Amino acid sequence: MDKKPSNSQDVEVRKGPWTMEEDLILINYIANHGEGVWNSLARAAGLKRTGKSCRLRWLNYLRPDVRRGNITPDEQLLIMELHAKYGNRWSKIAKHLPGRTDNEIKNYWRTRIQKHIKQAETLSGHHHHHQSSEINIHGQASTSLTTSTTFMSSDAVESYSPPMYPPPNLEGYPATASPPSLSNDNFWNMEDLWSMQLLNGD
DNA sequence: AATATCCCCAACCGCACTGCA
DNA sequence: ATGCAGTGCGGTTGGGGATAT
Repeated sequence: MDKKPSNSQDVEVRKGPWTMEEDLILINYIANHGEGVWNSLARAAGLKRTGKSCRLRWLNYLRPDVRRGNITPDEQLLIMELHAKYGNRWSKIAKHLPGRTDNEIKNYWRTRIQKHIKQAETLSGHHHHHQSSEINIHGQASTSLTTSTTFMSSDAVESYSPPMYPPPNLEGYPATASPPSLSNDNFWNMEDLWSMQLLNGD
């Protein structure tokens, strides 16, 4: 059925979660060479990843000025206001929130805000005309989100944990960095990775 | 205690756009 | 002019932890 490509140039592109080692390789390469031209960068760095994957990983996670975790109430309010104005223009919204990425804002909106909006709708408005969270994505979104704004700013900041900014951007690895056969013990430890980063001058 | 369900979010996909040869 | 490679964006998903039964 599947003729295996038997291509001498096997590309074997990796997918799925990034490992610590891959992260360090990418960080180190960009530290030495800068970003850009992601496809060739991926090749030059020796990563079995697509350029897109490298770019995404860098922009959303590894970049030094990226902020992750606990959205502050101010940020939440800003997100709601901007979303009311722009709709699902996540990257546009993200430009107003330093350190936040479009992906994180998008996730935040869908998991925390949209859920509450829908919930509130069904609770109060069994027959409401469904303005819902669907914004008309044409230009200004008129007045669709006023209800949600007032709704949220009151007390819906339910389980808000105080902001904990991780000083370095190296943390939060999934612990099992997803080798298919999970052999936790023969994986890299931090010291190996740090020395590896330092050794890799170029 | 075991299992089903929910929920989150990192990373994927397809498509649109841009610039270049 | 047109095809192509690179990039950016938004929607979507799947794996796994958290929570419920």
